Amino acid sequence: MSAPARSAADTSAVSPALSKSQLAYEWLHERIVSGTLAPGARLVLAQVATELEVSVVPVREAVRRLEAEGLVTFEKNVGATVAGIDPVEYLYTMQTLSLVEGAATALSAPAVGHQDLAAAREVNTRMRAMVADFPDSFDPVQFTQLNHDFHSVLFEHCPNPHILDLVHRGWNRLTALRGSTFSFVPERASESVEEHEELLRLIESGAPTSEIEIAARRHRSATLDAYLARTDAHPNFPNL
Amino acid sequence: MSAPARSAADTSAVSPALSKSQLAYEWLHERIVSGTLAPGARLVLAQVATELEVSVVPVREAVRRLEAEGLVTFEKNVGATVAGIDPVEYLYTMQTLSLVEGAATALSAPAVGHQDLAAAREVNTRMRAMVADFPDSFDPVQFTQLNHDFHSVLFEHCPNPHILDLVHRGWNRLTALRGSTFSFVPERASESVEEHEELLRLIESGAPTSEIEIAARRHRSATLDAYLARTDAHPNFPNL
DNA sequence: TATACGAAAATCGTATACGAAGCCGGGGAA
DNA sequence: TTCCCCGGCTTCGTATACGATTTTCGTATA
Repeated sequence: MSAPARSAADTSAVSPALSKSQLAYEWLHERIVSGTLAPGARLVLAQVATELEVSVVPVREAVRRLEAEGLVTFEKNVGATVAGIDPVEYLYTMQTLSLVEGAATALSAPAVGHQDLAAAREVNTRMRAMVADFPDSFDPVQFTQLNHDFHSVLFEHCPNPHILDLVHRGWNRLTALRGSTFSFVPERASESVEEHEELLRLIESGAPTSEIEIAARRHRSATLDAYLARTDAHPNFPNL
Repeated sequence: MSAPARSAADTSAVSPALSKSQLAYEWLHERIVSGTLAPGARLVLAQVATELEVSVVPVREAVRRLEAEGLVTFEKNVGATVAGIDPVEYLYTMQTLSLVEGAATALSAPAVGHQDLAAAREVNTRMRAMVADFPDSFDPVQFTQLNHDFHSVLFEHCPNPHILDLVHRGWNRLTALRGSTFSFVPERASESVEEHEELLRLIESGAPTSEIEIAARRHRSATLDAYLARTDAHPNFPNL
């Protein structure tokens, strides 16, 4: 348990702490979520292994982890590909996120302080500015990024790590298939900004947990509904 | 996709369909959930590999999957052990399950038919019988099993596979650390049976989704609260 | 007796190697 | 021309091997 002072410049002492499989996981994860690896891109184990200068075994392990998170699909004897945009999958993911994010936001609320609220307001102001000159300089990807920043502040204090992890997974999944909702339904952006204000008011005023949960859930459900209304892909999908 | 009639005794034709890693996963999963491998039991990769007559690589992969589900813990350069009963973990798991099971039950409700309800009632009757001669022939493990059967009927029709999967994981986790709640708080059993009746009434009468969700969630939350009240481990854990 | 040290054993992490299963393209027959 | 079959190529799945790390246990010393 001793903590021998690790010299600050000693990078070679840091890397062995990370297993190669972990390295491969983070490398791939970052590239998928950031969009460097587009949905549908083929992941050849040997290829990735060569690029990372490791063997295929750790890569394989990393890919399986990503598969468990829904970021890649892995078919036996065929190979792995970055998970694509399946409308039904999108729908399931949004609904699940609506559920867990609502809960995380509610559980997080008591721990959200003034600084957090201020930070969130600041972000929302930027979002409002983007909406203002819609559709000229409206960039769905950047808007989605801000949206993520905003909600992060509100759910990150969730004391239940399981729920928080589920929220992260949901966001990752949506971010990976970017051009998520605000690409499909840009009109939703302006409504979203207003609902953010409402959400902030609720949290600031110390509203009951249940109310915050409902508001946060509705906020996301509404986005999903807007998507469903536009695509009319699954007109009567049961929602919460 | 053709389904050539596989002769019942031809085991050699079945195994090639299952990858060894899948085999190892199922083997371990079954043993953990069924309690054959008790919490805290050490899982030595080479040992398991020998027993299953495969190499360590597939076993390793299986163990990592189980780790992702929370059924085993896997420490770098140390090894894997069957996940044990950490009170805090129990608490997190119960809360998460309360959330996802509530949603799954609500989403499932419209698809629950007369036969399902009858089956659930039958199970609950057996549970009531066990409670009747409490504490004489009351077996927490068996009661938990019936409890699982009961709820299965009510959430298995959930149309969202993500949520359903989360429910399964939660149950597996609780089942693995058996002697779950009803061992700690056996008094809760009788209340539970009554709440089951209430839940059945709601579903049968076609109550709104939101009501069913709240009822199902409360049902589990109440169990958690009873546990917390008895153990006073975390008196003011924020709950939903 | 208790503690500190060190070597041996156990176990993991990864590399390499090879067999197996799917995909692709050429050649022959209808 | 079109279809089908077969051979080679690609990629995965698993076995085996070996270095790295941790744990354990015996031994010496205060």
